[in-house]
Amino acid sequence: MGEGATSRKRGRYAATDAKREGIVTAARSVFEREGLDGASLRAIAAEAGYTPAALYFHFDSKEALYAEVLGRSIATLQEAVNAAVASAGTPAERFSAAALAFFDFYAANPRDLDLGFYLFRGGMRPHGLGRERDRALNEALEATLAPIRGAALALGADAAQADLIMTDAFAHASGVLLLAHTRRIRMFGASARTLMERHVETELDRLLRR
Amino acid sequence: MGEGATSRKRGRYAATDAKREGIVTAARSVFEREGLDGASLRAIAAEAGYTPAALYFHFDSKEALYAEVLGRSIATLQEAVNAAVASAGTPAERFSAAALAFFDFYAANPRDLDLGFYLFRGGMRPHGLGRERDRALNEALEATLAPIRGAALALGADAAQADLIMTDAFAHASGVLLLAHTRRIRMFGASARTLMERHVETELDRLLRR
DNA sequence: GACGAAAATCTAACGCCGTTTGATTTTAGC
DNA sequence: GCTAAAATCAAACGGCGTTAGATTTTCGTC
Repeated sequence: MGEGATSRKRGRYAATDAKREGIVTAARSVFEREGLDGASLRAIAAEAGYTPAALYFHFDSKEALYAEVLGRSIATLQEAVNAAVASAGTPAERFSAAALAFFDFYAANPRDLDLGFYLFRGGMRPHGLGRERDRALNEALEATLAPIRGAALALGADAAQADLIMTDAFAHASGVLLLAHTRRIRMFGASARTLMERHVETELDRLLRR
Repeated sequence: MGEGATSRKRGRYAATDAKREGIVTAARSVFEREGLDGASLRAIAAEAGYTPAALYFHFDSKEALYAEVLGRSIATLQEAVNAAVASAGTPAERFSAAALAFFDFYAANPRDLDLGFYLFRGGMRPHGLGRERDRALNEALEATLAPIRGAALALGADAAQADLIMTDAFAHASGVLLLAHTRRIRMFGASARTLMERHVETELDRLLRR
């Protein structure tokens, strides 16, 4: 009962501290430098100037810390998407801008892609991240994709179609990014962005042709 | 230099044994029962009636053992795809059958999907699975997808277009499966297979309209 | 300004993991 | 039946996420 907003465990009413932020930043650094595998709790603690155990005062688990980093990542992504949409004119341009900005962000930041795949996948068992944190990440993601749906609506799609189009763009970008990131896609002789552009154009064609 | 075909490490010229097969089967069982996380080397060894160390006589690493399991998985997938294609008539039907069989296999066997994502992703560092094993898996995958390309060619696509279409189907299926498997896709209110069917129909439309 | 409780951190360990070393058993050719 | 190779085992190593309990730091109150 009563799921708290942030961390409290031993500390009875620890607020969102500057120290928390320091740890998240350290985690982000180690993660960017060493990748997911190298970003052990011990390495993160060392980077932040702590002992591993100290981190558990501020976070419930390694997953929870990662979730915090992923939250920041999605926020940055959302800014990038919104910026791209803001500088686009027509609904068709907004659609294309949003979808490609989403794609380009992860193409340019493979570490964020790793983290997203890892955490959205379920990460480490069994501690998981609670339902509330899970939902928060889902909502952040949906907010990020919202401009795609919005552009589809502006192009005449109904609500269900717009949902479908948004979901499909998300799925397609995920698949292409996954393949490209895995370096499996070179095998078939097409660039990742070409595939994404093709998807966007196809959806636009369909929408513009009524 | 000289990369051998199968395992030899301490055993100087160990051939492909029935014991190897037993271990692979045990790994497959544990993996199906417990999932990727539960399939520790110790658990697999216990299932096979061995001590953990004994497995290293037959396989270079846990990765190598997993690669063997994945190889079997891809072979089964390929059979499913080929069977679906064989019972299809027109090129358009073959295209649809191949792509949907690929999708359906992983939708029905999420453990195989886990394994594929895990291993094709890079799995555990740093031992990796050598280049030759990597290439073998890539080729098996390409052979599995070949009917999709074949149908596209039969529908009038040139080689480059057929490659692109095959790659895109692969990427799209991967993304949709990933999302569905992650249970992220319900959020947007569309079924996974609907998305896959939509992709297939779109590609067919494009091909049939010249 | 000292005291005492709460917050924050540390030391040490637990149980798991993949893997390696070196001894030991099994197997099979002679 | 001997012996060398193949196959397996027992034990340990270093790393992981995590936890328990002792210890230090912080800070409001007297």
